[in-house]
Amino acid sequence: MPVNDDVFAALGNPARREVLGILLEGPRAAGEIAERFDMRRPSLSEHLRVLREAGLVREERQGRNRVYSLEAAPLQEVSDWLSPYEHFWRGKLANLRDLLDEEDL
Amino acid sequence: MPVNDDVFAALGNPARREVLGILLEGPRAAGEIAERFDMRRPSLSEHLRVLREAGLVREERQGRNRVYSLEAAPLQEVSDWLSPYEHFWRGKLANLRDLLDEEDL
DNA sequence: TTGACATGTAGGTAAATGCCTACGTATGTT
DNA sequence: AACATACGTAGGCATTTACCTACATGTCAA
Repeated sequence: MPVNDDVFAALGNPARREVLGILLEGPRAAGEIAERFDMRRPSLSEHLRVLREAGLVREERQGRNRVYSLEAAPLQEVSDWLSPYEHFWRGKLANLRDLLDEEDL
Repeated sequence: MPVNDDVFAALGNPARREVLGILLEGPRAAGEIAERFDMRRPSLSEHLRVLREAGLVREERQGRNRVYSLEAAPLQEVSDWLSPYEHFWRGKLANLRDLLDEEDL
């Protein structure tokens, strides 16, 4: 399973994560998204491009608007990548881990 | 709950994700980790610093070695951040790509 | 068709990133 | 003490990032 680097890289930026959060409410035109940011529109446009190339958003042209919508499938990769670590924070495994650590040496 | 930007930023780099994967096997000395990479040791040391500052690894000095171990708790933040998106790739809100993916299974 | 609107692209810049080669600092060994 | 080992830090450098100000392109409206 090659983890898609573009997805993780896209999520590395807080503005881009916020865009995804906005799209959770539903599809939004580029301008509507940009309104919510303290940033010029071309900068937002660039973030949208990164998200698009990571496959995290879809662009649909509607008249002179470009409506973006969430494409959550690549996030499943992130979830999958995360799963082996889940045991490490669930339950009391943090303590158990210390024991395993010593056994390992 | 504010999402910790450092954690997402740390995960944005493939080498750092691989370090976490190595630490899944158990604690490892800095040198042992570095052996697995096609990269000079100081570069790895820098990645370890980023992971440490994100709270994703813990450093313990043992003699002249520095043993790193996984600190998975911050990854729960990532998992929590991910959860609102989960039903987008599982539930009725799934898009066409999701449906195609499920057919593949 | 002319003009306003929505949005991407071009190109510039400062800062961050990721790598490198020295070098410094502990710690262990002889 | 003298040397080797393990590893971080300093500083340099090329590339990428993230922002900006124009500008180009396409669409709707008068």
